[in-house]
Amino acid sequence: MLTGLPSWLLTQSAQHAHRLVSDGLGAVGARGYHYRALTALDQDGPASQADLGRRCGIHLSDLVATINELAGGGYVERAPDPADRRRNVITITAAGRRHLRRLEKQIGRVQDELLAPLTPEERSQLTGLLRRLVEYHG
Amino acid sequence: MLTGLPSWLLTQSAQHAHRLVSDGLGAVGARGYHYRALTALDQDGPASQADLGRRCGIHLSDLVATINELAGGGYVERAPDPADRRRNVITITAAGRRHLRRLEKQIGRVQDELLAPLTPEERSQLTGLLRRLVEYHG
DNA sequence: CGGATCTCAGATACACTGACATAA
DNA sequence: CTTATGTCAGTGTATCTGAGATCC
Repeated sequence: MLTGLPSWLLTQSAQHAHRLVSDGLGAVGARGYHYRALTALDQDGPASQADLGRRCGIHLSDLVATINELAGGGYVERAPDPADRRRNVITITAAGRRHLRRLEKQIGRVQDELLAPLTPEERSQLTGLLRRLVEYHG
Repeated sequence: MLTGLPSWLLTQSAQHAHRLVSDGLGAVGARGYHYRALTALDQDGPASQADLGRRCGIHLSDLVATINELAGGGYVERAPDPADRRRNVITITAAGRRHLRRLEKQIGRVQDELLAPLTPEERSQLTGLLRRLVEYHG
């Protein structure tokens, strides 16, 4: 049965999750990459693009456009690294932090909507199992 | 923390699942749409394209190419429906069933690889929780 | 030189949208 | 006239590949 396959169930629920996240972030003019990059910058401080990409799992090539968009909104600053002229140092701005707070609110709402049918214990069960999967692979 | 979000964990593990499935099916020259369509045809019998699309969750427009590819390999037959001349009746062939067996073997291996870090009880826990999510949404 | 960094162009897979002709 | 069907063309997104230029 197709609908019993773990891989099918995973990709189906991930599709719903992705749609909810996309809609939630889209309502404030953002997308997943913005949230990921801003979160990484907020938590671990300024970084080169290559470093930032490693932190949040965004490809170097995709980070270029992401940083362009975030810099266009004034949410991050891209400055050349004086110590290594190959690098740009990306720093989150005050406006970027305010923006990130908005995104976090949206994301929080989305998690609730996503896990609506599950009890609190089931939710932590699920995240625990998924965490083990993610840690095992990659 | 980004890596604790259910939506992040879901999309991450789904990405691993998708990669494993893609590689497994790609090794025998197939892709996800092929497996889904063949499975639906094998289990529920011949169908029009619209009907088949509803069964396996593939859009009508994408089914056209999928059926073209499967018919090109001799795995399905596309014949006009005498009872309704708008329709094509899609039927899986003997070669299609043999092909499907190969795909199922690949998919089975993939499930094991995907769920490798989990015990049998944890695996059914996970599928149960995911099934509830999928049923709730959509 | 090898290796890292940034940028751009393109490819892929999946999902979706809109338009059209045909036929029920 | 309305609805369903199959086809085609195209959009959008997340991911990844490859090439090139620059610099360590």
